[in-house]
Amino acid sequence: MVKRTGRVTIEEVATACGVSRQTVSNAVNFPERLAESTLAKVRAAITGLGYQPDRSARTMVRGQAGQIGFCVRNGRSEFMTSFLTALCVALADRGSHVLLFTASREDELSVCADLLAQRAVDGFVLADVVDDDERQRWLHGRGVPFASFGRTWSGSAQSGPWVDLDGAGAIAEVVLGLHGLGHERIAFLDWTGSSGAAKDRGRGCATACRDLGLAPPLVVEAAADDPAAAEVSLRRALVGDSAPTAVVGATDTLAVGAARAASAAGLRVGPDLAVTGFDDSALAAAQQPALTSVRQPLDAIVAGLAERLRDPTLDGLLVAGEVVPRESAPIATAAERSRESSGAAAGR
Amino acid sequence: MVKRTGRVTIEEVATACGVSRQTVSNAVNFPERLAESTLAKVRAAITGLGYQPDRSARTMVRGQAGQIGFCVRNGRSEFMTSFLTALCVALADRGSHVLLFTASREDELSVCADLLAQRAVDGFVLADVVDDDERQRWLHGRGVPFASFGRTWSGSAQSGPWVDLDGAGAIAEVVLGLHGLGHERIAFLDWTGSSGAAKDRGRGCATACRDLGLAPPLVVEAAADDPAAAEVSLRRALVGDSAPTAVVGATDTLAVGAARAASAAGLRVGPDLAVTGFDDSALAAAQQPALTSVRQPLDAIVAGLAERLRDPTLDGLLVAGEVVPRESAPIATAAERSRESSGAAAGR
DNA sequence: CTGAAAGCGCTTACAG
DNA sequence: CTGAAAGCGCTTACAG
Repeated sequence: MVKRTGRVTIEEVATACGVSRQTVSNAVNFPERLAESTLAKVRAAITGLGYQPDRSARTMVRGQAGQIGFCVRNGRSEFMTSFLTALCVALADRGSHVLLFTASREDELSVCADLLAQRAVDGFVLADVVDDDERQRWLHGRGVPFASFGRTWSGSAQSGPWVDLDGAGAIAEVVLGLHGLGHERIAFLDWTGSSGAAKDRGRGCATACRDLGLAPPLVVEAAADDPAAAEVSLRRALVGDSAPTAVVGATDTLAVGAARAASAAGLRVGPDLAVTGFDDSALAAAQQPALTSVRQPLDAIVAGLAERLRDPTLDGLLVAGEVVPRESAPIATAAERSRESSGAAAGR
Repeated sequence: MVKRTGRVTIEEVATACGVSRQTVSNAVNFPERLAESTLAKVRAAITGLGYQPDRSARTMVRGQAGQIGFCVRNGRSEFMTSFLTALCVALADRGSHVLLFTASREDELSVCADLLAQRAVDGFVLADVVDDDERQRWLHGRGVPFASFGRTWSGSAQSGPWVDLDGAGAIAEVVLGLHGLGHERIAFLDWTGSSGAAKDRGRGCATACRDLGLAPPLVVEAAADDPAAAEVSLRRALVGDSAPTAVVGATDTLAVGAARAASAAGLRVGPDLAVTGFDDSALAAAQQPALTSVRQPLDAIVAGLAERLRDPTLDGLLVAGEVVPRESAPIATAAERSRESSGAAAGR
């Protein structure tokens, strides 16, 4: 006769406060349907017993798992932890949780299909989007809710809603800041085989230089996204009268290499050669001098993703990056510049 | 009359191959109960229709969610991504998934309780264990399955099963390696307010020095776990005839500071002053010269956690760290040492 | 070895 | 505003 489990069911709540289970259900899901006195009575019983609806029972009848799948993959991205944390928060607002799974790039889609077949998730957040992404096509074709973090490049059409950082825009901000510091000869440091996102940053650099009336950036390409490779490639570019005075790295890793090349050439990073990176990694912050970088505004990104999971008809969202000025290039942020210019205007 | 959803139910499979739903259920859960011919027939229908049991329906009737909760929290630990990936793999073996959630340290327990009340998870993997951890006590008291990654220190009793890295053992390995390189004056670099885990590493250093007949390590304490703080504190320790020739850092961050102090003192990191860190972070690898560090063997850790989730009576598990030798202290690994000594034995 | 019955805990129409 | 009925998809005893 003793209950085997400590779980409190809707039935028990109903008995406890002398109403039917349906009324308890209404108290939870449609409180406005109940008379105030009834509602108060039921709610007292609910909190008193610590009742919470069983998720699986709800899922069964509603056909919604209240869970969004996300695939993690090895790799030392410190960014991912913060991203996942932010994603949990953004989804919690709509009562959803993150179901984590892992799979190789090739197997990911079939794991997604399994999760869907088992009704373990309602949809997915996709990261590491590639050109002509088969996950996007597959999910889109079946009407499965999903939102991608990242764009596809090279003109291939993108299925479904997406959110991405405006890399070009952020780098344009950086270049603007460098120009404000007096820099006129700017190099963009990329690497062979870099992603579409890195190329986008390069375009932002070129555009900004043009808009500011500067010469086009000197594009230096390292053999790999690696400090050593970047150092080697940049060293050659640092000699001569027309050598750049500022190096915009496509990644923090490349920027570290740039800083080393500067030191090797007897240049002080910051005063003699400005260096900036991208991603605001711990690496950038721990460098000496610390590297100016660009941070992804996670909250805006995950909020956009959560929104698009709800409404797949929403357009792609480009989120502005946050420039984080440090000693390697103490540029003024957009906020500081506008403050100064308004101050100047007030002084007139 | 058209089905609203693409889901395939057990009923449809049963109809398709002319058996009852119970037989299909048996084919999935107790194949040995079926005649071979029946089994083959049902299986063909299952794969043909792409049937997979609905997880929520299973959860309802079995009372098991097949999900383990894990709380992520902001912080730039690059380690976490790999840990989560490995955890997914380890739990997948027993058909479980990782349900991710986030909460502040104070709220975490109440979120755990909610998840349990909703039967969204069967148990938890706990990280960031603190002394006298209330999560452990609470879960243990209710008989909820959980496994902790990390030990409690300062003598407070630990509830439930745990897995942890043997930090003392790993540092002892490091010291042994340094001794093999000829180092006799060793410093241990810690920081004020460091965790029990860091102190454990310090104990490992002291023990190893004693066992090798060396003088006790010089313990240097930085004001924070920060390269700048470490550099300041160590700089003073680097002067004089009896200055250490090797610095064992309690963390990679501290080791970075040690390397800077060495450079500032005109010492070459590696040849003049050996430096080692802990965690094998990207920071350590990207340093120049690259820093010797200790890696946590994730697969062994998560396997131990998964095992303990199943069987809470298992003892705590101490996992050996993996020493990763790099230029900052090119020590021999345990494997290399045993190879050499056996080679020497063979040559006798 | 196979099948009809009961029930897991909830919600969604539908009567009163 | 409230309650009795049906059903979500599955599995677990229990007969045949």
